[in-house]
Amino acid sequence: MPELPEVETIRRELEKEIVGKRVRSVTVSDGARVVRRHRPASEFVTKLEKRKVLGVERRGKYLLVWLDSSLVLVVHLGMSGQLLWVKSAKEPAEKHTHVVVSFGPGVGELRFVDPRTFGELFITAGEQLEQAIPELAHLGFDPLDQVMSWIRFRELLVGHKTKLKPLLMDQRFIAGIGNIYSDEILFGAGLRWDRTPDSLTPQEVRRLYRAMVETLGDAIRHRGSSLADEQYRDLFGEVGGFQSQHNVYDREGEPCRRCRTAIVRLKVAGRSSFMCPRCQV
DNA sequence: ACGCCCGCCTGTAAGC
DNA sequence: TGCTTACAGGCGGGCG
Repeated sequence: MPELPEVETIRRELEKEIVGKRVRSVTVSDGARVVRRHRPASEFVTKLEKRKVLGVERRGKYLLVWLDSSLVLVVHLGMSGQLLWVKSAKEPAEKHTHVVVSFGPGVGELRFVDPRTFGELFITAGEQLEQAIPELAHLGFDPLDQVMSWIRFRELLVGHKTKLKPLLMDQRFIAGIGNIYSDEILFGAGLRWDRTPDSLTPQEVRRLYRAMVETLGDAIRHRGSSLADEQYRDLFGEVGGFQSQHNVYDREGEPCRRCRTAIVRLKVAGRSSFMCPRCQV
């Protein structure tokens, strides 16, 4: 489900709600697959209870909730994970609510809901975050936090033989881009998914970099994309608005907004991809 | 190094 | 009205 724009939307909302607040109680339900790095699962509860929230950071698609005692709560939403904030514990729980972090009566609680359980939460020591968590250590640059010149971007591209779409989705190269936004970025840049970095002219590299920054920025301004199943919800359960701005994703057969040619759907590495056969060369 | 396939899960929609 | 299949915003591992 969530890529950088969705995770950043949640981060901004979460920051306003929980920074400065102290965790009162934590409950983890049933099989506890979403806290699989903690065995027993009660270890997760013990570490999180009584902690004060100091800040909320995003790295790629990961959320880092900084806590006192030099601890960090790491959240990854996977395909179907949601973080929901409710004011009262009396609010009926959604199906597949796996973790509830309560900040006390009258304050509110944070709920982690995830039907497919690909998402996860875990707590680790803040000091050796990189050593302990290779996934975070190996993340590539963040396209929004680490602004760079297109010349520098071109230097990073050099030597990669991977085609553009899988490269954009490679979290070790760039952090935060997934299946939706790679397609939207490539349309914005006017580039086919199977172009290689070495084949790009300087102008094309510049277009790719600009399309990446602008597409992700626009998506955040629209609070992310919710597809037909409306599985992506923000912290307050609201759907995003960027899906109506999509140029290609989930628009098979519809006319290209630029040239009216029908948008084509194809399979790339088992995933659906969308492109305009005329605008993308 | 790279590309492709699978498995991990549940829910929904389309196809027969 | 079934039942079966395909597919869904991610990621890691294994294989050729």
